[in-house]
Amino acid sequence: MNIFAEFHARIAALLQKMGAEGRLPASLDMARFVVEPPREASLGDLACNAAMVFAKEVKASFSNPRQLAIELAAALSEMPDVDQAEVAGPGFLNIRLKIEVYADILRAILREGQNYGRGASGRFKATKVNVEYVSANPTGPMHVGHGRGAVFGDALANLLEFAGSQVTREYYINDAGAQVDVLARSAYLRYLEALGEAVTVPEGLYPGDYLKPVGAALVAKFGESLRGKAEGEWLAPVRAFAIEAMMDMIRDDLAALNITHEVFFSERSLHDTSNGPSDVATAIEDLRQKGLIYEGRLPPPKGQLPEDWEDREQTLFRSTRFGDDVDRPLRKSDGAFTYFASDIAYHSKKIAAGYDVLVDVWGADHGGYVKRMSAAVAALSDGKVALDVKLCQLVKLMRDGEPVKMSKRSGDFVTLREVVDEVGVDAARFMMIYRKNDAPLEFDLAKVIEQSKDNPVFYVQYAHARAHSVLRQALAVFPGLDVSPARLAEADLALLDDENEWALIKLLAQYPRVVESAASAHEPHRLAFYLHDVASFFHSHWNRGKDQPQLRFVNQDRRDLTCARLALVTGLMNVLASGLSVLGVKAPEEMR
RNA sequence: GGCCCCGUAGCUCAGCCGGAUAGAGCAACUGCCUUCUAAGCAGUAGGUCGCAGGUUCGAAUCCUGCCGGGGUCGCCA
Repeated sequence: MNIFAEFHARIAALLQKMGAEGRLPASLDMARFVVEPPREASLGDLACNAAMVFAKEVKASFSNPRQLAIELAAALSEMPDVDQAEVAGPGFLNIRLKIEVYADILRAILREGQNYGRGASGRFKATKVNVEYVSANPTGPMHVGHGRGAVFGDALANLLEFAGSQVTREYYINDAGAQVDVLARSAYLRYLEALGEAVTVPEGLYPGDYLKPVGAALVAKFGESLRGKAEGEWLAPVRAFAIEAMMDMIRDDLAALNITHEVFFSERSLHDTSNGPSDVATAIEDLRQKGLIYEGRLPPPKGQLPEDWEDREQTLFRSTRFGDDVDRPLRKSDGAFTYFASDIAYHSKKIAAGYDVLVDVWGADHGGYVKRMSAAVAALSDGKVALDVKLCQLVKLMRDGEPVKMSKRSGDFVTLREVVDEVGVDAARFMMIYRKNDAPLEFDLAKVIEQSKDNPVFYVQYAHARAHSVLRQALAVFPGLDVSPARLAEADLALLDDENEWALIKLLAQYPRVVESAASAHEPHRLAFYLHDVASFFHSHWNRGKDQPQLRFVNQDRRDLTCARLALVTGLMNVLASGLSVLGVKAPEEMR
């Protein structure tokens, strides 16, 4: 039950009725106006800007927006659940609901449990959506930056699913470029090492110790059979083996963050020609049919010219037709396809799979790539499929306010796994979502495990634990009390007599709207901030009980009032647990 | 130099496809609590929303141009 969406629909119906009566234009775009919580709670429960938004369209029938607002207010005032509807300022419509509406909402929360807030509501349109995230190169362990994209993508996928979309979580394995050959050579070196040879890792190969077990595993599988062979003979098998080993490691690291992808898509498979033309060739042919491929020259890049720049004619995709800055090459000078060509084929496969929306989560260093990819998706899908690229900024790893040194030299850097092992999944996940994706993130290893109100992870989890603690306490005072949600929903909520109790319920009533807006904006951090707000309000109300014992949730002299308050606490617990689960963070029953 | 992201209180950041007097936490200042409902509480102060224009009933939000920070700039992924 989304009260904001509900009233948006009612007001839209009123406007349509006026349209049918010829007093307004018949085709107003109802998506243009909003029903939202007013800035000041004292103004009411709902605020609507419809009259002002349609100021131009209503000029013929109304002398000013206020007049339309007044008429809407009059109609709304007639509705049984509306206490008061009035017009403020230039035409704001402020609506105050009868208190029973919120009692109903609380009962709905208790009844629906973890389904409260689930499903498409309001503006969010449920679609078939593909979220591609992580896609770290299979050449080594993931670092903290990968972790941010991983957590962001996973939380977004959860959020979209919760909001009603059909979601596929996907990982694109870059297993086709030169870097996996480097991986293979590096692993081969460790293979020789495992056979007893003394090796030093030359410049240009991956030096990390993590390849030593791979070397040993190669010995276990191939024995000495690869020793002394030409590279052409061992490269492919070693490469395949090493990539598989790296992917196993990456999957383990992701599992430690509670992240599981449904699809792992191999870039290499796009180049497979065993069943006719490769997917890359097919995708480019598709674009050629659309007249978007040509042979031509590009102007040299501005600024610092690459050393090996040569002016040559090449195969280009006309991405400028879709808003890109220059047309983009599809073949390297050696004739092989560029990475971009693979990516075109990859997205073409996703489009063919019938997704309405594609989300790519990338590191901020790939920002320059967004326009060409959007152009490609627009071209391939004839503008029917939307691509939203979410760029995640860097993570600055700190400890007690001091930056943690991360030298990439000698492969000695802080891995994602080390961080997760140190602070735990919950802290890692919550902190990485508790920031907009395109803002840099400071991640302080000491602060995220601190048990204080300054630590948002703890603060929100503790609110949930505290709610459970209240229930435990109630059971101690009233042994055998039935505190199941179903039973509490029957409590006499009219006994709730403190305005903050109702304010808390109103905050819980916003949950579906928060889900809707966070999902449609692809911004899971909004949910994290909302949960922090809810926790904050709850803690603050709980603390009032210190000075004013009559406000405490458990009142041993008044079983009926206690039950009403437990209904509130349980509803709150429900929303916190639901939101945390969407973010992939545990909702503990106690903090010990 | 082109393109992308960022610029909001001393610090770290929110501000929901334009909406009402721009918010929170930390730090600062002032009280309270010292034991109950376990990890303090309440309050005060603090902003030219980088700058300058523009769009309109109305701009932190949209547009243009600057300034500052970061990223990126045929064949790497």
